[in-house]
Amino acid sequence: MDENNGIFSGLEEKRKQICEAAIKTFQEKNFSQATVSEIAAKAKVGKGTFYLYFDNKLALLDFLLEYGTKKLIEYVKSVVDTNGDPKKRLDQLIDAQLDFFNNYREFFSFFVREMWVHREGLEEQIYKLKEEYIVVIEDIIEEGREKGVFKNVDKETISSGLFGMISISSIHWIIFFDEYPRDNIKEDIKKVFLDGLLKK
Amino acid sequence: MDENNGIFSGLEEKRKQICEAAIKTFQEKNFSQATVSEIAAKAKVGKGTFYLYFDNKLALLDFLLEYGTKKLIEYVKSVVDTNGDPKKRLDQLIDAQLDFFNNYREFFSFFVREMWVHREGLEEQIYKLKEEYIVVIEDIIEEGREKGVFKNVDKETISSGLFGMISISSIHWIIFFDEYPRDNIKEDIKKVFLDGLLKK
Amino acid sequence: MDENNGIFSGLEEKRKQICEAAIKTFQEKNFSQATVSEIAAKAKVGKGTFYLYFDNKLALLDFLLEYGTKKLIEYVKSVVDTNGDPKKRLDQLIDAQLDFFNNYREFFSFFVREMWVHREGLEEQIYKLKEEYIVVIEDIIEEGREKGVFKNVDKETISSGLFGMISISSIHWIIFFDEYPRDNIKEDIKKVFLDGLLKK
Amino acid sequence: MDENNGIFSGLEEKRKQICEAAIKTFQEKNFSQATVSEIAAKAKVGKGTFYLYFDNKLALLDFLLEYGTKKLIEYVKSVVDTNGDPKKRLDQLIDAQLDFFNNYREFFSFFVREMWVHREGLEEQIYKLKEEYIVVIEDIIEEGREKGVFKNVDKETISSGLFGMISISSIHWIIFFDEYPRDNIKEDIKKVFLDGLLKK
DNA sequence: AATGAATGAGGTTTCATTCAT
DNA sequence: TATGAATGAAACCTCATTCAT
Repeated sequence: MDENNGIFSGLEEKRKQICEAAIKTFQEKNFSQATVSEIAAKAKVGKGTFYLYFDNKLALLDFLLEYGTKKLIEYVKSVVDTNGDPKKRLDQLIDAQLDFFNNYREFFSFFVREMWVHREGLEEQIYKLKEEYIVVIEDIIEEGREKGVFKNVDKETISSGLFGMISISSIHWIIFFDEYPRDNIKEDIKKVFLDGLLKK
Repeated sequence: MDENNGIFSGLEEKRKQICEAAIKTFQEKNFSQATVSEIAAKAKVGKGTFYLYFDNKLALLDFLLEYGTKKLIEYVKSVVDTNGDPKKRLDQLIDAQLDFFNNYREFFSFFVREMWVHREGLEEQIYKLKEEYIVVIEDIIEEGREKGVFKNVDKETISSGLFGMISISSIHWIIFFDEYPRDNIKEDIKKVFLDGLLKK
Repeated sequence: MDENNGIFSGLEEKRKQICEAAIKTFQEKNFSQATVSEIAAKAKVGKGTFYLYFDNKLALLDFLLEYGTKKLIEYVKSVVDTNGDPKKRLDQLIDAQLDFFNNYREFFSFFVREMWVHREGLEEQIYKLKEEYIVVIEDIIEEGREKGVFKNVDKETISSGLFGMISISSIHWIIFFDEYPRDNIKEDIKKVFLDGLLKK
Repeated sequence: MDENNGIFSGLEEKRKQICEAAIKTFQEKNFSQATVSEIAAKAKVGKGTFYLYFDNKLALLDFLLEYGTKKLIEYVKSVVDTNGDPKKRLDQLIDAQLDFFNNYREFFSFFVREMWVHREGLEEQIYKLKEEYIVVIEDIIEEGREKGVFKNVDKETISSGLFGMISISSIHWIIFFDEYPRDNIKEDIKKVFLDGLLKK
């Protein structure tokens, strides 16, 4: 995983600057409290330039959430061994999600915080996350269950539960300790979740 | 648990109306998008009355989040058998949290969604949740670990992880299926989390 | 005709202030160049108050043009003797329109100037003027023609032509001479138009 | 009169494109609502090119109104027989103005609509129309009066009145019927106005 | 105690204009 | 000569908050 360049490195220069400035701004304020002026100033572009790259403020949020989902999925899929057995694949997925969060900590912090917030005219992001990412987890759970490796649990509950477990404990560390002991988190989550999921 | 009356039933009449109207409004809009006018109208009180009960709009949010944390703790503490062994207590806590969410679904949906959002001048709620509720989980985890019943895991990671697991899977059901199979969720979470946490 | 009170005297106090301030502003700038801030300031009300009384800036224009049309028609109808012969009625109508313009010179100046301007999302005013006022002229012309008093001319051409003749010559005097010799204008227009229209 | 080529055919290619695009744009929006971007796009030139040909947006309007006035005068003067008697000359002038309007209907529609609109820093066009065109009418009226052919009417009132009569009835036909029965309009206006102006 | 008309600070957004290419 | 990406001033409009009733 490319740890040195930001998550936005593939974008056009100005769009990248705006996205990075946005994430930086969202470190201190939430989306609603952040102003376009502030983001533009932090990005060192004119306010008008913001509107060349995004239709409006909400479109920025839409883009960021969709972009984050896409990047997360891309990364997780690139790491998870499609031929592996379910247990191994889930193990890899947990690693991948935690690594992703670790590499783009600021982005991810914004991502988890704003992902769940109700928003008129922007219902889509959370559906995308589910349809595109959580479904990846669901498929592994399902397969493991069918193969008799995993316990007989509901895939909806357990997949979203795993996502919540990883996300909230990660954000917990970042908020309360301003540090992120990724390897320890990995180990603990696997010890509890993965072990608990396996049929004995 | 009092399932028939709303979570705000202990409050003065007008304050209760305002809080209920607020939660109803937050069903469709997030906190920032909801206006004081709309909340007051839904509560069938004048806009001025709103300001008799709350210093300002942010104070309403502060109150709601703090109130929710307090109620959750109250309820969980009332249910969890202080003399029970850690496994039984954690079992009861999971039940309690899911029951609480079930009884005040609309409130809780708002609670989890807005809990994590960064807010200038209102940094406190998430700390309160941690200091007052997550610490309850941590204490049980810690005790179980010390007694050799639970695996040797970090209490920060696993407590916040459990909170995340319960919250996000609950919200997942509400968002995607508009239903809430509490008993199934309970069972699955215990099957995986509780079982996984136990030392074999 | 009530010459002492403004054309807006029937309206609620604040709405009246805003309309009067608007017309005053339109003395110097056209509608597009005038700002809501300026109008509100001139009306000695807050900018927000403007939006309590009008949905938006365009709604003010809509209201003013419709209001002007309504008042003009009201006045003209109150003056024109419904039982009179066509010649007398047209004579009275010319008087009435010129008197109306004289009494509300500032308003009318705005009215004629902005009436014809193309405007996205506000196609209606000119249609209203035609359907409600010009039709009054058309009816008189038609009747006179049928009775053999007036020449055989197209009512569309001649009615709108009379409206244009009165309006543009009135505006001409106001713009170029800053005075308004109503009685002379009356006399000349009747000498030419009314006399020309009569069958010899 | 050159009916096949547009009114702007004498201009440099790009300036012509811009002017034609502007008039086309003014078919749907007024001057203030039309944007330089839109005009440039319709003219198939870059926005920068617009500013090579016009100092700014207002200069375009200034140019168009002045150009229109000039063309109208040129045409009318070329048609009106300088040696003719006042009645014949006025007859020819009415023909000429209506022909001009007919040939450049889109342009003229814009011209009449925007001519009267108040504009900060652009008071001039209407003065030019008066000084250069309406004065032509005034001179004929004056001469006819002196020669005892026309009634004794004020030239200001009657000249601007004729201009208004022709313009507003023309625009009336275009707006309400989307057609333009020039010859009928001619006949009717002469029947009423010209006949009414003649001393009996 | 209760109200809602009034306010204006401050946000989003537009668009005429510039300038490096 | 021609362009259009970039700009930021300035406009419209919202909404939390006040205060006279």
